[in-house]
Amino acid sequence: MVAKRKNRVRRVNLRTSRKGIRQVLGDLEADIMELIWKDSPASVREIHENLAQERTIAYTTVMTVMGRLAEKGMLSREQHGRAYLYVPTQNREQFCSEAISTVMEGLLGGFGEPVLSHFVDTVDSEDSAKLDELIRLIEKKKEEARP
Amino acid sequence: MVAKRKNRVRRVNLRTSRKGIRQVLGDLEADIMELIWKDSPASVREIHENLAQERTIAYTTVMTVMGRLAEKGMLSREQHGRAYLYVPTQNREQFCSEAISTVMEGLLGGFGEPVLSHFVDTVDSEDSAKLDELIRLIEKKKEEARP
DNA sequence: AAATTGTACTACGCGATGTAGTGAAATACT
DNA sequence: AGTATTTCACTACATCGCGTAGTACAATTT
Repeated sequence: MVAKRKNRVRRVNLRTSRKGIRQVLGDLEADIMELIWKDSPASVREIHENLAQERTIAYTTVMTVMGRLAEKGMLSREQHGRAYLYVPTQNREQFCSEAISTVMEGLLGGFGEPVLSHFVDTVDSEDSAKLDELIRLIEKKKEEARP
Repeated sequence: MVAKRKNRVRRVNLRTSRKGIRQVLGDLEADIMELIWKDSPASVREIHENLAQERTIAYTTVMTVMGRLAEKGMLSREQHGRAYLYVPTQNREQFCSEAISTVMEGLLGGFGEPVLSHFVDTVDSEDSAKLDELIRLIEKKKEEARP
């Protein structure tokens, strides 16, 4: 017989972990993207002033993270006077759409039957009234595709 | 008195640059999950032997990671003789489905019109023939929901 | 010239993950 | 009984991403 082994409790929940774009970005990164999506060309100073209203944060911290976001391709920057002006390379919707597409294609391998089926399942369990709306959207698409 | 163990909250971001379940799991974790999904109850030894065919890896490395997967709730284990037998708590499809649902809800905020619309858009751009299949699936769901 | 502003570079902490060694306990072999 | 093997628990260290910020230095303002 084996000596006692403590039963470790576990629970990883993708669902409860993080919300929104924080699933893909870090907290500060997400804060910065939200701000810059609201007010497009922005300098480090502007973003920092915004963030500093809520909490204490160093100017250089904001600068570092914005630099990283630029490195990662989320922001592009242009010299403007002595400072840089940052612009998001994608708007919020594009960013989210792409993330979702990537995940769906990556996890389920293209938009085959499993994906569709899963999607319908999920919508159904949420609110069956949405099914009609979904059909309406599809019909609309079909109309558009067939002039 | 249960072994108190605070619920680990997954802090890792979705890595959209990676493929498949590697967007959510680490490389070794993913390898192990793939193997165990293929051959359900498995011991550390079995998994290790499998992995060792491809590359050099220590038995204890596999053990550690499998233990972590169990901690995180991806695997459950039962003592079998002197060793443990591990079983996935979700099959691959469930795991992927949940991940996708989480991302969609998180990124687009529930299954409102934006999500549905985005989904239809994406499917459309892939292959418009899928739209009919989608409608078929929805109709089927509606049938099932009608007692 | 001195102060301010902005950037680049460097660094540290922390958690997740990959990696593996050690020591103990159960089991098998001689 | 004595030794080897199997398996686990625990510990440790490296790396990476992200939050955090300090320092050095250049450009600009005062």
